[in-house]
Amino acid sequence: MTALLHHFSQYITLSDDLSSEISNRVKHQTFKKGHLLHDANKICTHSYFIQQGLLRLYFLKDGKEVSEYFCCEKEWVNSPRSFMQQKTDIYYIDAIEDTTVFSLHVQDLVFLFNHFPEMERYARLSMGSMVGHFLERITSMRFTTAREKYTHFCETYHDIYHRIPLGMIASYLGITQETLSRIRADK
Amino acid sequence: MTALLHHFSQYITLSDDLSSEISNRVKHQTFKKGHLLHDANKICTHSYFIQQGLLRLYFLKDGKEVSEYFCCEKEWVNSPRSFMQQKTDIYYIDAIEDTTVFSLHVQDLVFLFNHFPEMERYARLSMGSMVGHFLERITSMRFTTAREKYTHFCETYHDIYHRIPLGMIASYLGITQETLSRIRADK
DNA sequence: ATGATTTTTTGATACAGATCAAAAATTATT
DNA sequence: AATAATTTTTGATCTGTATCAAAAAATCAT
Repeated sequence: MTALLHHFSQYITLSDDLSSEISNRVKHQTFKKGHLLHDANKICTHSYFIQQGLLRLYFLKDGKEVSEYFCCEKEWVNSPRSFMQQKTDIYYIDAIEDTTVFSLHVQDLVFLFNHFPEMERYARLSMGSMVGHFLERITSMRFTTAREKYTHFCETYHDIYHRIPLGMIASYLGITQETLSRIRADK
Repeated sequence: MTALLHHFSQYITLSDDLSSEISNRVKHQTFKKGHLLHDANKICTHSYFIQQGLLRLYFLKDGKEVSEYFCCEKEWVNSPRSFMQQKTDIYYIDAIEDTTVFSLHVQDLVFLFNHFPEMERYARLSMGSMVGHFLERITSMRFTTAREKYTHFCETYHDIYHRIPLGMIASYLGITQETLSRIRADK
């Protein structure tokens, strides 16, 4: 719980009232490696704050899994458009490792937004950094070789890239497993 | 002005007070085609809401311009990370057409955030749709041919793609001008 | 532990799109 | 309107990465 409240406090000052409302609404859960936390055919009703572990957002293209991104400790995960707009979307979420999370139901989040304006600010600020990450990613995807993409990936995900299977990284980068394997091989 | 207030009202209910505070703080400006609205060497202090025209966010890679995205009527433009975090970033903003905007200074926006919680909500919601767009773009950039990228671009930017020079579209898509020219040529 | 899956590596070949070069067309400037 | 500058098109060639195939290695399940 400490980790979660500390996360909020990096963006806003947490009143005791808000702290306890968050604590009371959040649920501690553990998922085993390989577990499907969210299915593309459903509407995403929960957001997960990772305490320990590694989760993945992915979708299917031509029957094959394409990893959209990876989330580790101290980050929120959900199916963004599905969670925000309460409609279905293409993304699945699964666990790359055994993972423990604090999960928050969308209705509880709506309650927090409606009663604590600072939560709106928190969401604005944290979404801002999300936008920043996406921008950097889009930039690094164009006019770069497969090797440059991989190098950039390892820099950006320095502390987790070795925890993710090669095939998942390849699809994240938009290259084939074979190519990534060859890149890793030489030098 | 109507267009701007109407834009806000799609996300939040505008009180008369907030409406007039926005109106008083916004400045109407016109820029000629080719004008540089923001320079990468400076900190972005203004956000521009386009009334009429077309603006572009771009950066330089190996001395060549790479278009990051295009913004047209009823959209806000700024250098995202520079504006949000008040630091320098790689992006320039210029005008593809003669363009009229309502410009808002970052300090005025901060004022609005501090005095009107609903503005925080507006920002959260509009950033949410931004995230959605970026996600779709990242998805459509991987494992797609140059032709598929262009087709997707024309669908997404249906009403403006014919107003943007070929070379700018090519760099936006991460393909060369020559390739895009050939794609347009056949069929 | 042992066999079965799954993942990663290695090899051979093919092709989409890059690069280099230059002509044609369009747009801007005097 | 004429000239200059820029943008787009066309052509020829080259290359990085995909694809197809199969072996090797790692991981999982009984």
